[in-house]
Amino acid sequence: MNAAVAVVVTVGADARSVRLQPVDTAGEPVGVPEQHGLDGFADRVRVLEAAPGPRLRWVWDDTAIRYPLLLERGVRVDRCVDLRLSRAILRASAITSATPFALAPPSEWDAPRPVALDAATQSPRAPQADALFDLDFAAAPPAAEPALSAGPGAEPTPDSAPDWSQLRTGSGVSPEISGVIPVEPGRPNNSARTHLTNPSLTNPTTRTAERTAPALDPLTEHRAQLAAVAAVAGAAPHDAARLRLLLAAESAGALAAAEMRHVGIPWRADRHDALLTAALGPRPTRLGDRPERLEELLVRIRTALGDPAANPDSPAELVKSLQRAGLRVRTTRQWELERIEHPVIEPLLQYKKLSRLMTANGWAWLDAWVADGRFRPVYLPGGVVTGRWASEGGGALQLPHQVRSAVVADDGWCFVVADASQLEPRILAALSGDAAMAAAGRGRDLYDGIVASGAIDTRAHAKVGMLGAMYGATQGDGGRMLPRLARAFPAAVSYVETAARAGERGDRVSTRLGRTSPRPGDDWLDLQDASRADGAVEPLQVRARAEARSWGRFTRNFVVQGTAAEWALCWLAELRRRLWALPADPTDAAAAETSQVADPDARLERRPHLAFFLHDEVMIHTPLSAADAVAAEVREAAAAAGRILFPGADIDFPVTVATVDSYDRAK
DNA sequence: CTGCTCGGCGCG
DNA sequence: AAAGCGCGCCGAGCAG
Repeated sequence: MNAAVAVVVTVGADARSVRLQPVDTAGEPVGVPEQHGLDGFADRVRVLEAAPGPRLRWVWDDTAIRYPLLLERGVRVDRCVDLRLSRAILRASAITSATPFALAPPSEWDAPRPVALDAATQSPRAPQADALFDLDFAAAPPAAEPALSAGPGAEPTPDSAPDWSQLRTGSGVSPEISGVIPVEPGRPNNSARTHLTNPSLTNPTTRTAERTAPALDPLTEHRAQLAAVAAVAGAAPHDAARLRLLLAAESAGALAAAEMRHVGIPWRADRHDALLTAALGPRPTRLGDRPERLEELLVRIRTALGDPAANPDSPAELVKSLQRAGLRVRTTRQWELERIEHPVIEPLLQYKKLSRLMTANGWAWLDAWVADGRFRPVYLPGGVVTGRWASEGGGALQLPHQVRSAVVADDGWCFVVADASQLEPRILAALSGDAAMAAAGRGRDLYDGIVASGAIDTRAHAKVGMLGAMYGATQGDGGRMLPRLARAFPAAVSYVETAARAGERGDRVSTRLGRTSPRPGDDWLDLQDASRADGAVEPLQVRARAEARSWGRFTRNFVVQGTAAEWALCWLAELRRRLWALPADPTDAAAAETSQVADPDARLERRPHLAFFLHDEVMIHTPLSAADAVAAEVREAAAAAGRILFPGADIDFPVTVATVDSYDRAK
């Protein structure tokens, strides 16, 4: 019998009982299942995570729902399989598209994810002691093809595997547990927000299909997912390996997301309030009143327009007011207004700026989202089709620079903030194997390198040219640079051009690790068909052509943005593992040597931890004493991410690192 | 009143 | 300088 490498977690319908079933590399049960209550579950996970030998992988339906149960109890896990996220990838990927798993009709597993658990129940508990973790995410040295120790296929040595014969069997608990995963009590789902999940899950082809009866058994689902990857491993071992890496990285990201929500972003409400007051005036006491500064600006706007009813809060009304005053504007967009000479422009732009600050990140935001000195947004791993994260609530991924001075590290702590320099063009260089572009970026700013190559005259032109190539710009400076870039970097440019043409045909494209773009919608397909039919009128053909190009720009960008997201996930997963391996107190050499089981500071929030992640940027909240070590790990994790994703490709992925006490001081 | 789209703008 | 990707959120305004 194979050894247990993972444990499938099934939560009962009452959300209080948990069944743990050890499984082997094929997902087949080995050993006796256990029954636990939630506290017993957490205790058991703590013990098993601290055991010597390879870490187990916890297999559950949804990290965002299950992991908070552990974090609230002071338990961190090293690795998991997030079945919902993995399923979305496997069902959509071109690599597994011919498997029964991908061809089966949608099930309840494909339903929109329930809203994440409310964190209000998170309460500080006594520090728990005994955890020793060693995430072996992609720990193997790079090989000719992706190093893939991360997948569930990794074989532990039999003698190091956990001895499940020692496990207690659940006594006094019904052995029969419903396979139905309850929808957790979250906020009522009555918001205008309609897609909480990757749109590829809810695209027309699956949305309209009939759903089979619910069968939410994690054990069955896990086995099916492993089988889907195994089915392609024979004919396409490298593709299967990449997919395994993607699943491991996606799941590791889900762990990081839950942990970041758990610990929160340190937020000084007093500083935030002070900056709001400085910009807007004191907080109005009556709801709906404008603050002083906005009121003053409103008077100036109305005076300048000679229109006592002018309303800058309504774009439609404002355009009419401006036109009545003789200004030739079609919209009220900032860049259009900036070009006009008129006394109203200055106060109007200022009004819009301050109004934006107040409505998006003003006092109401502070009341709603900051509690106990922390901002805890909901991160949605895989929330963007390309694989980027989305967020829900508080606009976590759009924090304006204006308010970042309120993000202040705790006393005796600091932030290590790092971002990957020119990530997307470097990703494109690696994806396409463009040696000239790789050379341009080696050991220096990539855009400077492009200028040095003689292809483009200035750094600014190099930047908009590269962005234009990756976004599909046809006009302006971005579009004008394209021929020169194509001459100097033919492999890179033809790579994105090929992706664009695929999209224009309605074909799908894939990232490095196998995340595949959604099919175009039925409307798009119908339009293309109609434009090709006999007697199609020209306006229809023009529209179809425009839509085709638009979808081509999406697929063009998908391969780059999506692969960049994969790099970032690998960076994050590596970093998460490395941070946990740091000694709690780096000045204590003895502690570094001895096991963390005895570490009294085993809680995540008492050690250097990830606090924020933004596409190509991470923020770590760390004790001052560990800041240098953290900065080193950030750089090494970035280098490791490059090796994992592009083994043997000599591409630099430099990161800029800043150690600061508040977020506004980074960059 | 709710539910929805849109314009505008914040982030990468 | 202002078109070229991916998001979330806000208020206004409209339909029901």
